[in-house]
Parts: sequence; C-alpha cells; structure tokens
Amino acid sequence: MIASAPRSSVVQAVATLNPRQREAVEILSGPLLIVAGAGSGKTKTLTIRVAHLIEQGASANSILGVTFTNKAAREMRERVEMLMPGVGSAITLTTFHSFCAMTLRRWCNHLGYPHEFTIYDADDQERLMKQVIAELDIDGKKFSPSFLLNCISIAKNDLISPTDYQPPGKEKELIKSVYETYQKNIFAAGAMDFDDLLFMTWRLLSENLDLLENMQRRYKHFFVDEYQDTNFAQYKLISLLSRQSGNLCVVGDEDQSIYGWRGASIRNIIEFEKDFPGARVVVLDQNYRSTQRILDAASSVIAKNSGPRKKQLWSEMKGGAPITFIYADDDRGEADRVSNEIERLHVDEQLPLGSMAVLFRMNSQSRAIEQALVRKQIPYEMTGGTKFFGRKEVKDVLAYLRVLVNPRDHISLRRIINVPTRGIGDTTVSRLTEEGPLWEALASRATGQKPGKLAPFYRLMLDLRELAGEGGIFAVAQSVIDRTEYLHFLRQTDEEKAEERISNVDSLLSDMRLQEETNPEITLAGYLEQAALHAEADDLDERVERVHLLTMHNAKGLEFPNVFIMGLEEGVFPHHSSKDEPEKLEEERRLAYVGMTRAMKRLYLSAARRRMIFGQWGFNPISRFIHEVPRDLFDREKPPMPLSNNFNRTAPSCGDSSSPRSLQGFNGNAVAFSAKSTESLKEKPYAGLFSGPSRQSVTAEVVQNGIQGTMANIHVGVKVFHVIFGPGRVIAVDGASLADFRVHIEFSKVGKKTLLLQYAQLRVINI
DNA sequence: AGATGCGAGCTTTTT
DNA sequence: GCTCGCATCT
Repeated sequence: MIASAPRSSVVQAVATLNPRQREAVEILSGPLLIVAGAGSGKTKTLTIRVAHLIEQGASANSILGVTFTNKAAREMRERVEMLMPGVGSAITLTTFHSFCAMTLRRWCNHLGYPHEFTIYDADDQERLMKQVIAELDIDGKKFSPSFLLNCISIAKNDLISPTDYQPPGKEKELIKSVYETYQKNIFAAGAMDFDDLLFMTWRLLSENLDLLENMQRRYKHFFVDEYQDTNFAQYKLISLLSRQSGNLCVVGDEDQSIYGWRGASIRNIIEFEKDFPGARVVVLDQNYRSTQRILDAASSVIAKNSGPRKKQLWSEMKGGAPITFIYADDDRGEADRVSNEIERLHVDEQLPLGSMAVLFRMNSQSRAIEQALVRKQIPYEMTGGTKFFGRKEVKDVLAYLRVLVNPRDHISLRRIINVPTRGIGDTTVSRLTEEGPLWEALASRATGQKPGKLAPFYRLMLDLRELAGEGGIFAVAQSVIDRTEYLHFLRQTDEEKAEERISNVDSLLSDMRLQEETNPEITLAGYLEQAALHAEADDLDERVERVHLLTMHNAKGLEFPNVFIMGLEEGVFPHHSSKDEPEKLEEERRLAYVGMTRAMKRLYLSAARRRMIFGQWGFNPISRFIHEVPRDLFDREKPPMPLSNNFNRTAPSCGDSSSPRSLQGFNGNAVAFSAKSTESLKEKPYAGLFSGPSRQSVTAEVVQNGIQGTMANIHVGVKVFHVIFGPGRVIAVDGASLADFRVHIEFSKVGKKTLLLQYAQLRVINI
C-alpha cells in the first residue's frame, strides 16, 4: 500500500499501539487516568501521547511531565526525542523534587530563603534533629531522632505547618515544639529537606497568585507517572498547577503502590475520578513483558489483597518456563544455589549475565549473594545500599562546598570545622553557637582579639570562597582537597579504609569534571542540588554485562529476562515489622507483585531454613507469598506445604508490648531442641550461638519439619529457654491443632506468660 | 584534644 | 556479628 502523503512518524507509532493504548493517546484534554499494569507499554504510550499532543498543536514547553526517578525522566526524554527530534529537550520532564527545587531556586526569596539554599538529606536531617533534641533538652531515649523526624515528615507531607500542627498521642506539646524548633533551625541554615521542597513549592504557589499564574501560563499539559506513589503534598501541588487548564493525565497501578511508608497515599489514584470530575479512565491490561505463567503467579499473590482488582493482566506469551523454587538450609546455601543457577544459565544456556537480576527485600541481604558471586568470580553490580553521595568522605568534601555556597548552612559548617582535625573542639564550637549564627560567630571571633585556631580556618574558607566565585566546580573541589590536605587526613585516620576512601574522593572529582565538561555552565549550587536529588537507581545500566543486585523497591519500573527473588521467608519477606498490620502486609504483597512482574522469561523464588540475624540463627517458615502461588506453576521442586494456612491470625501477644521491638518477629517460629546429635550439627556448627552447658547436646530443628517432635518435648515441668524472656518452666499446655498449640510458662524473670508454640522461640534446656 | 573501650542497637524499603 | 556513639582516660 502506498501512502498518499508522507505519513508522520507519530501516525506510524500510533499504528503500533493496541486499542486501549490508542485510546489513551487520543484523549488529549481533561483529566485522564491511565491504569497501567506492569509491563503494559506505559512508557511507550506516554511517549506517543506527548508526540501526539505536539502534533495537535501543543507547544513543547507547555508540557510538564513528572516521573518518579531521574532515570525514568531521562529515558522518557530520550524516547520522545527519538520520535520527535527537538521535542525531548524542550519539554519539562523531571521528578517532583527536581521540579520543586527548580521553581524554588527562582522564587524562594518570597519565602525568605536564599537562592543558594542547601538541600538536606536524611543524614543532615538527623544531625539537625540531634541539635534540636539537645536544644530542647529532650530525653533522647524516649524520643529517637528518627521518630521525631518521621512525625515532622508526616506533617509536611500533609502540608501542615508547625503552627497548625496537632500531634497525635500524648506529649503533644513536646512534639509540636520539636517541629517548631526544627523548622526554625533549618530555615536559619538556609536549607530545606526533601519534604520542604514539596511543601514550600506548594506554599509559594498558593500564596503568590502571580507566580501561580506565571506557571499556569506556561504549562498547559501535565502528566504524572507512578501516580500511586504520590503523597498528599504532590497531589495538591499538581492539582494547583493543572487546575486552570484541567489537562492532567496520571498513570499508575494501585497494585504497585510500595511507598506508603514514605507518606505516599494510595488514595490519590483510587479517588482520582472523585477528585477530578469528568475524568476518563483507560485500563492497560495487556502485558508485553512476561510469560503468562509468571503473570499467573504474580496475580495469584496480589489477589490475596482485599478490595476488587481493576484489571487482570494477560500475555500473548502463553505458558513459559515453570517458576523455580529453591529451598536451602541456610542463607549461605541459598546464595550458593542461586549463584550456581546463575552460572548454569550463563555457561550452559549462554544467557548474558546482564539478563539476570537478584532481588531482595532489604539491602542487608545482599551480602550473602555478593560473597557467593565473588567466590565464583561472577561479575555483579549492586544498585542502592550505601549511596555514593552519602559516604562520609564524599559528604565531607560536599560539606565544604555547601558552606562556600551557603555559609548559613551550620550543619555542614559544623561537620567540617574540625575535619581534618585542626584543634577546634566541641567546647569552642558550643561557645561559638551561643554567640549567634555559626558562620558569623566564626567570622567575628577569627578577626577579633583572640582568634586562636579559628583564624587559619576562617582564612582558608575565605580563600576558597573567592576561588568559588571565579573557578569551575572541579577546580574548587580540587582546591578544597589540596588546601585541607584531606587525603593525608584520610590516610592518617584509618589506614585500612584509606585506599577506598581516597578512591571515592577521586570518583567525586572525576564526576565533577565530567559534569563540567558536559555542562560548562554548571554552578556549585547546581551540582550540589544534583547530588542531593540523585538516586542510586538513576545510574543503573541494564546493558552492562553483570548480574544486577537490587532491592525490589529499586527494581520498580525495570525488567529483566531472568529474575531471582531471595529470602522468601516470614519475617524477611513479608518483613517482620509489617506482619501484624494488615495495611502494611498488603503493601508487602504489592512489593512481591512488583518483584515478580519484573521477570520476563524465568522467575526463581528462594528461601532458607535458617539465617544469621544479629549474630544468631533465625528460623523462619517459608513466606506466605510462596504458598500463595499455585503449586502447579512450580518446577519439580515444590515448596513444602504450609504448616498453617492461617497466617492472618495476629501474632501471640508476648506480654508487655512496650518491650523493645523484639527479635521475636524475625525468628517468628519455634525451634525445637532434642538431645540427639545430628550431622547438620557437625557440618555447620552453631559456633558461639548458644552459649552454656547444653550447647553440645542440642540440635535445632525447624518447626516446618519438626513441630511434631517439639510437641513431644514440651510438656508440663520441662525447663525451657526463651530468647527474650530467659529461662522458665512449662506449667501447662493446650491447643487443639498445631496452629494454636499454646504453652504456659512461668519465667523466672518475667513471670507467667502464654506463648503460641508456632511462634515462640523456645528451646528445651536439658539438665 | 585525641585515643581507647564498651554497650546499645541494628536490618526495612528512599526522593 | 558488626558498627557507631558515648564515656572515660591520657
């Protein structure tokens, strides 16, 4: 067929869409919700929609797109650019936080902030909070910095200022004053935390109509990706911006909402049609990523969540490889078996290492698999974990640069005033703080009667500031390092780590030089902003020839042909802190859904019978998420049947709930000990695990396999030992089934308690 | 001011 | 089991 006119690339692109996707692309005005299941061609649809908008006459710079990560923004920009050269670079496409930072850089003087404001990360926030705690003379044992910061974060996410803040629970006044003092101090530092970026932008635009109108004149078309992970502040902000034009397109999938703990509100996507009357809804449920079998597994798991499912994903790739279950004796064995399989896929099946990803619930799980891969000399790449820009040595150098840009930043100034050590101790600093803002106090003292050791430091900072005014960012950082003899300091303080630290400082310098080459206009403030808003996941390169290691949170939005999910055990995944709260548990399940739907061809789920936690062996039953996958989807190695399918029963109350977040949940299972010695004891000695005279004579058996034996061992009169409550004696037992077998114990330290055998961590003491 | 030693808490997930 | 922060000592 010969086209009568040159068909635009957009028309060609639209032709490749399925009917639903096409519908989404063709709705160009008004509120639109695209429910986009995993792997449903969301990015493609959004990209073509942007191109279509432009073809229909929208100007590129009237489009504002917000994504969750910088990486997603970058990739979408590239794809738009490919489709419509020139447009990719002209549209505004960033993360919420970057967009806010950009807006505030221009106008934050309206709120009394300096244009060079610093962005505080979690570490800076904690330092600031510790100061607040000291200032208000708060009992640090009663209120941890993280608890207080969390209260503040929740308030800010809800756009509540210190004045309007009504803290929950008791000690209201105290928490309120913490928020007030924190905000006073961060403002004095000319700094904003992540939540401030959103809150302040909202304040700025809602309090300054002219600025809002300025924005509304420019932006006419809005889209928000990963809408299920937006918080209240983000929702209000985008509502405000789009209110006038009404052209708001949001894309998301409530089954993939995994950031509730960070303030994200799933209500935003659920209530979209109420919030924006007249909204159109398009559901993308055809999956182009995974085999049907993988989708079946993932769907079965997510189906256990309450509420109706809006969609059922389906794939044209019928069948597919079975899901593989791997069950090992311990975490090391689990890692060995996973790495064996990785090796097999690579060597025998010629699959590239980069096609494989190992996912886990928490970063601490990476250690075992990293060691296993190192032993096999299989190259891997870990994304996340300790962030590059969060490393001490990197933050030290950045702190210098921050002070040069914004001398009011007393958190950074305090950090480096005696790093490298130059004889300015805590006493001196405290005295300075009493005299006023730290930098000003430093200036007046250094130039006054008794400058002492402050003068050379002040002189140094002045010199560097002068340099910062004229030199490029790389040159300034280089001077900071040279003039402070920072590398010498690193070598001196910790010889073992010196090499690595120096290399990190080196990487920082290289990055700065690179940034400067790509963008000669870059300012120090700009670089610091970029560093603050940088996510490790932004750097992930799927094309690299290494096995990818990352958390499921970091895996969001990615796909890999072969996916391994490790640590599918109760207490690990779902994480013990989520087990007792249905809402948190549902979020864990959504996380499992996200993890499983990353896989294109093959999916492996693994678990260990026992793992080392806090230097002790923890025994966890297989995760409920495994049992929620239909057994016939698995390979030959089927997961053992669950002990009890009643996971939703609340955990046994173990006496006073005020006891420190107990280890109980992690171990969450009974461990039975019998007198006979077995091979596993010889093979894997419980070195130093359970001290005491009975050590030689005990064997551990997981309840999974041995609860029957345990029941036989536990009877009235037996002496037992509980990890938390210590020694005690069984005074009664009852319970009709394995699932609710109860043991009444008189503990010598804490008195009488009733425990569910299935969860209690008990061992029989043999005398 | 800096070095040494001990105990508590630690492991969610991150823009 | 490890690491960090704090207290105590030189």
